[in-house]
Amino acid sequence: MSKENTFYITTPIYYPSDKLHIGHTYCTVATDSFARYKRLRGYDVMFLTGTDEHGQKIEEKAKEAGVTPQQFVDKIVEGEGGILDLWKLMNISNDRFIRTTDDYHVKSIQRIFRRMYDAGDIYKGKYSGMYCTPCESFWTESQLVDGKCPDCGRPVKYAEEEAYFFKLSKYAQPVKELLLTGEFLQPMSRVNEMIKNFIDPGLEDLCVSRTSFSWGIPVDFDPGHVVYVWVDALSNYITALGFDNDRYDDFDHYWPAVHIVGKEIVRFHSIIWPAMLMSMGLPLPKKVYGHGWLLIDGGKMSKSKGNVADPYLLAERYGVDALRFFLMRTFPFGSDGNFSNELLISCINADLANDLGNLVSRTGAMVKKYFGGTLPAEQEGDDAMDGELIAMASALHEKYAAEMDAFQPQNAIGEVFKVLSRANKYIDENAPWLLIKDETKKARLARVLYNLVETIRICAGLLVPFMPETAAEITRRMGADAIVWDDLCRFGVLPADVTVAQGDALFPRIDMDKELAALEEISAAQKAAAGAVNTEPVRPNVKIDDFAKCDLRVCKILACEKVPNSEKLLKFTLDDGSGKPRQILSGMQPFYPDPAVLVDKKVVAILNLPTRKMAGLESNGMLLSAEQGDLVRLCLVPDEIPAGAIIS
RNA sequence: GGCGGCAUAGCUCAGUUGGCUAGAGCAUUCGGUUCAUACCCGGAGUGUCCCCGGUUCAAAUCCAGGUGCCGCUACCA
Repeated sequence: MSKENTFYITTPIYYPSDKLHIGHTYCTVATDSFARYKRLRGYDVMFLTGTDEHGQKIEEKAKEAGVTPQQFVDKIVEGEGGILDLWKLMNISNDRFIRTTDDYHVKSIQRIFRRMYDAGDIYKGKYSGMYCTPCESFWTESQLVDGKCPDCGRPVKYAEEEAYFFKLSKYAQPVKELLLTGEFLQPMSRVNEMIKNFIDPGLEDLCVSRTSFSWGIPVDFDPGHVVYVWVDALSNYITALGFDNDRYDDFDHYWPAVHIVGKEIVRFHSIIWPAMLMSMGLPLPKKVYGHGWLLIDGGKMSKSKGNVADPYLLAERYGVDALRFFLMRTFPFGSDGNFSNELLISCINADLANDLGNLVSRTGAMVKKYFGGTLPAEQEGDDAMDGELIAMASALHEKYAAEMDAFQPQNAIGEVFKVLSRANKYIDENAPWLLIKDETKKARLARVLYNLVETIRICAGLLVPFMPETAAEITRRMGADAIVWDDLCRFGVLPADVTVAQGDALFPRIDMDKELAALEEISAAQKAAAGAVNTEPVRPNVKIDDFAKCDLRVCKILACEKVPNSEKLLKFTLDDGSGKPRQILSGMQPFYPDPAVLVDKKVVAILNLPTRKMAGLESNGMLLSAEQGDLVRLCLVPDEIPAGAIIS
């Protein structure tokens, strides 16, 4: 097949540190829909998704769980209810699935790293930053204030730490030009964001190795250094095609790709990734599309809010196709959208049950009732009555394709529903229930029904990228045997004496109030269960001596106020029993909007931690708090215990 | 705090390069219909286009300032 006819599309590779939520599902379903659309158009499609399994966070999580990092990610990726299961459930049609722990990927990364090294774009250097010892922080020249630490204002000194760097700065100009083409990164609003935020302030060379943890791909010529996770992760898009490895061999065939990514990682895909490719002398991606997020209650998704936004639950309750359709129909692809149960149910009822499902149902019922299921071949057209419907159905594929090619699935679906809506109106205009009463109008009635069947066939076929199963079922009921693009471009493909099948309601109507109440109940039950059962396994034993090293004491809060210029920190002035006030900073601001209520309360603090600078202020210790999801509270001590009491 | 994005009907959102009385769907309400999943069709209503200035014959749209929300980022040991 010729290169012009290939289409390579990717999702991000997901980070398996937690279960995936509806947001990940959204991205993958969208990519799947584009892949299915391109296949429908006859393209030779390669659709890749996968998992990004290295990094410090996973190393830590695995340690907490008392398993190896590999065991930890294996469970989340391949285990029951894991990522592979989710994509299977959601009917995702990916051609490949890459895991960055796959052997071939690991080897490729080492070669890729060496390539850039050999090209002179990766060099061994040092964190040649200015170091503030009390703050334990490196600062760049531009971050310094009057040559001093921007945090504490104290002098900094030159310090260094060995690391590998990628010459990102070298590619600042070409990357900027790439962004300014307007084609590479979409939607356009992201372009300005990237340039203003990252390129114009000056791109600095990127530190691409780490020595502080080991769960990653070692730099083969310098063990001890681990390849920066983003170099590792971004490269998946080419290693999965066999670049620098023997596992696959279709890099030349499929590359370059269209990358569908969330807006939070646009920066990596539109700046760092092109620069890496430039360094390797490889063609750049065709496009990076940064989609928006699904928000809940106007805010970012989080575990405590998101129980009911669990894709497993929603797919099971409403059906995979309904959920897929809802995601693609409701939210404008480039910007954020507000997810809610109400919106989901309303979409299923209005679009799927009332408009589409009911249209299929009433059409099938009429063909059955009036003609026993098979239309007679003698039919009578009526240009005045039929013209508009036929014109709309015939032209639909063009409008639809334009929207899909512009990555606007919600508009493509909108076009389909305009036609479905027109079909419902068409029934009303022609009133088949009146035609049947007149023997001389049988041929006319047959044509009316035929026009409906044809319209439904076309609409259903165009919905196949979003609802693969349902679209196929409707197509079957309408007497067509396959969904073929060319047939979707033409009205009148089916034989006049088509046989139409009936079936169960495709999308039963949902009682909104009852359903919302039911979801509420499930949500409450899940929260209760989550509260009762902590799923985190108990960590490996420590010695009693280890615990005894911690100096924990009761402290009375003398004063508590917000730290200026900080979104999270509260400054606590404490009586630790010593007679001298102790200052501790803690990120409690989001959980205690009114710090005054904490005054006079008694809390637990660990005192023998090294002094740490935060937001320019000293913090001498740490306050103990309990957290469950988004709920965080300080550990309070009964009032009769005096300040200074030892916790043991 | 730094940078960026967003703000339009009760809800979810369209509004291209500034240009007719600002739109769609849902929800609400009135009417019609009976083939159909209490469905479908038609009509109706609602807006300080976040606030305040400015540019212009003309601003939802452009500019300055403000407010609110969101994200990235810097400190939640």
